[in-house]
Amino acid sequence: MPHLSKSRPYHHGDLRASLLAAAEQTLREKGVGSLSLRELAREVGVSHAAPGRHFKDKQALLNALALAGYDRLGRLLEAADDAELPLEPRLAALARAYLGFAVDNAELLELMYARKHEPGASEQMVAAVERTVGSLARVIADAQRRGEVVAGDPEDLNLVAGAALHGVAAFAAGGMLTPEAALAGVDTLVHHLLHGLKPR
Amino acid sequence: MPHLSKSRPYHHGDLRASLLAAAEQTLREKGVGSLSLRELAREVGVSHAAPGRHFKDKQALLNALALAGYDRLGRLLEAADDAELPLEPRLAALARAYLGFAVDNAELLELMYARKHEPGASEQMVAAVERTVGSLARVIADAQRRGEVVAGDPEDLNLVAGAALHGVAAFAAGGMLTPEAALAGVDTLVHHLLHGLKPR
DNA sequence: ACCTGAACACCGTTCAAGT
DNA sequence: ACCTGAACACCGTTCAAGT
Repeated sequence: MPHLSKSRPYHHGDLRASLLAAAEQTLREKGVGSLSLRELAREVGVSHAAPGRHFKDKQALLNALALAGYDRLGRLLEAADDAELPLEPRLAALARAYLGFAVDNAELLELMYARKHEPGASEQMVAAVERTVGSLARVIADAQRRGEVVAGDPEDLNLVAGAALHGVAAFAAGGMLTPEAALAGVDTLVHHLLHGLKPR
Repeated sequence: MPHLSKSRPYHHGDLRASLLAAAEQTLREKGVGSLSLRELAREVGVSHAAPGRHFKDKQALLNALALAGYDRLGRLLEAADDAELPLEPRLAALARAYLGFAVDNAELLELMYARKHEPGASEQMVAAVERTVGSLARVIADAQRRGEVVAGDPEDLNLVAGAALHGVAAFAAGGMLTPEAALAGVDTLVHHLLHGLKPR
């Protein structure tokens, strides 16, 4: 599918965005392993050296991809959060949103996660991660204020809830859980998380 | 550091094992990204084509690495499990063992996890994963039998506990949690998991 | 049975030169 | 300011040939 029918302009217009879009598609369809800058350049119809103008590195492109992912996930979680809801359904809604993202963007999530906060963690990235984590923290903090959650260091509570959520998302993204099983399990997961595994 | 001082024998002896050992060291020191078959061959002192005799693929080597990882983790968990203990300390011990492994083998764990059960999941791999998961399942099943854990589908309970454990391990391996913070948080994590986030 | 050497088709990255 | 083309130093994989 050559983009060359007429006379493709020398300047692409928005090469950076095109590269990111193509990269995300490849990521989704073929995985990180099959992501090559040269191939991307070919798909977008530019020389193999052109990407270098917009991303100093292959890693830089991956970071940009991860950053965009955190942005989307952050917005998604904020949209899914309804502060009016009681704790249990509120948390379940958040969990469902996160799980949905994990299922729909498994490869991207892996990438986002791998970019942890390595040496190259830009402020932007840190901010995007904070935003994502913030949604959960808000739910817990609100609930704690309302007495719906035990007293104690909020960090500890965030850790338990965050770990459980991240764990299922990872299972779902990794294919150890079918998407259906994951989504079906959300309610009981949240229930057990709130009520504990021990009998009351 | 040439291994060639005298006359290195034409046959290496145990090339497969040497390659795996070198690979694990590189993995630990420089990450998966810097793992190349050719470099491995150089380190071990054989031609770049030699690894091909023992691993049909680079992926095959990675799978072997992951398999060995699951084996070690499985044994580690079994060793850490003490059926005499009451539920809470028993689970905490398991969690500590898993976390320790995650901290000491962060890159390997990522690899193990990425090898999920993709198309190429050998029976060996599946068995190794089952073994790892089995330790947790046993704890939950025992506790349920003793009435220390709520009734209900054991799968659901395993999922919550497994997700929480995997979550912290992933946080620790990914560097979002310092090793100290992770280990320090184990007890309260297990406590919250068992007693629930809601007040009783 | 196990390993080598050469060959092939790819990479990422850099840099002068073009538009 | 943005892109190209050639060049460099790497890859993984294959396959005849050597031991």
